[in-house]
Amino acid sequence: MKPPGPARTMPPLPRSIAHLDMDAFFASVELLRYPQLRGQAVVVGGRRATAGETFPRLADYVGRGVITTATYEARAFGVHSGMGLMKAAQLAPDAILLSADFEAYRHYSRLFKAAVRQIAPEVEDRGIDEIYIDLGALNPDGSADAARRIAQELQQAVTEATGLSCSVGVAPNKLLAKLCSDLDKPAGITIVTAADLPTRIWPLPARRINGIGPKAAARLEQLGIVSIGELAAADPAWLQAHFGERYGIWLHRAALGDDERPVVTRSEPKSLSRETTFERDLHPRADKSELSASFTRLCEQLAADLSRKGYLGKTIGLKLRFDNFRTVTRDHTLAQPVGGAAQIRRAAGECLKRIPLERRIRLLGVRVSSLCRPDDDAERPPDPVQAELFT
DNA sequence: TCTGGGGTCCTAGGACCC
DNA sequence: TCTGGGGTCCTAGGACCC
Repeated sequence: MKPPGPARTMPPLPRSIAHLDMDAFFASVELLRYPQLRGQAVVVGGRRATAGETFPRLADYVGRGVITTATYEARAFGVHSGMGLMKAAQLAPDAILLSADFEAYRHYSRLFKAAVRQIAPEVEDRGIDEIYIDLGALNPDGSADAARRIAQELQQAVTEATGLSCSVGVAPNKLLAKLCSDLDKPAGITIVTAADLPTRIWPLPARRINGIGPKAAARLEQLGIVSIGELAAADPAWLQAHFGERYGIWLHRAALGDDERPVVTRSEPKSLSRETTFERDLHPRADKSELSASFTRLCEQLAADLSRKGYLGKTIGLKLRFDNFRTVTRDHTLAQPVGGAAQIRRAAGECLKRIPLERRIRLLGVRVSSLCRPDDDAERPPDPVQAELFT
């Protein structure tokens, strides 16, 4: 029996969680390199182009790329990330188009995260340009004044380290922190407490909640729910009937600003993958050699990724997207984990045999999951009893 | 002229075992 | 002959996020 202690009887302390989001990150890194473009509509996207004398205009782009990031000046034309570049060119033909340089973005990503960790070490990585930070130790009583001071300190540290601006939201949990880091962009600080929910959060569209995407938002709207407040007022059982047991209850709790997820400071990847969209749709037979070369290259890249990160994988997956945008996947689980390009290629080839190829192919991808570290138990001799049975 | 590339998580059905 | 239920692993697809 454990002795009864204060931890068992006291209510949990309110948490203080920050979400820090870099402002128009990729585009802002490009502006560090090309300060003469400051104030202009600039979009980042597409494949590496040949460097020319002048900056290419969006109107001159030909291809299948999408916008990765747009400056706020470009967004004023109605373009946004994820939009096809050809479509964006209609809205903002004179915008400058720069191809993405992930090497540079990763460099600035490391810089800003290191700067934050100097101040607050409990950091959860959420991709290249955003993080959650547990301010618990720095702000034990969750005071709004202290939160604002820490947020200012974080912003200043990030700017000193990178020359870039970021926006910060501070709230009692990750869901609300994420929501409010977006409320005053760029370079904003937004502090939200549970008491602010009705006035500051409930009027917002439900779509702003991280986890409500285009499909769920459209379905909610069909059902007469647009704002977060309307979602909070909905009957949980009714939501479950329309969205499923788990997602229905999650929707309701999210609208009430209820989120207990911890800040996760370390995690292991579950899968690694490589994929490519061809510049033109390839015919399974007529373009066989081109397809085959791409396939091999993807497997080699993936094997290199695995080796660099120190993983093997037991399940190999193949992904195809046809010219009509239909996507199919096939998985193949091996008896032993593998990491070599030829082994991956062989297993993915088995997957490919199970897909009827009746249309041109737009995209080809290879994935490795069920990851383990090579020294886990791969090299260990088989269990003697088992070995005896099979010899 | 639509729609990138890298991920995570969830669901649902079937196989197989106890 | 059929009936029961739980647990795990595998597979395929889809929503969502950065």
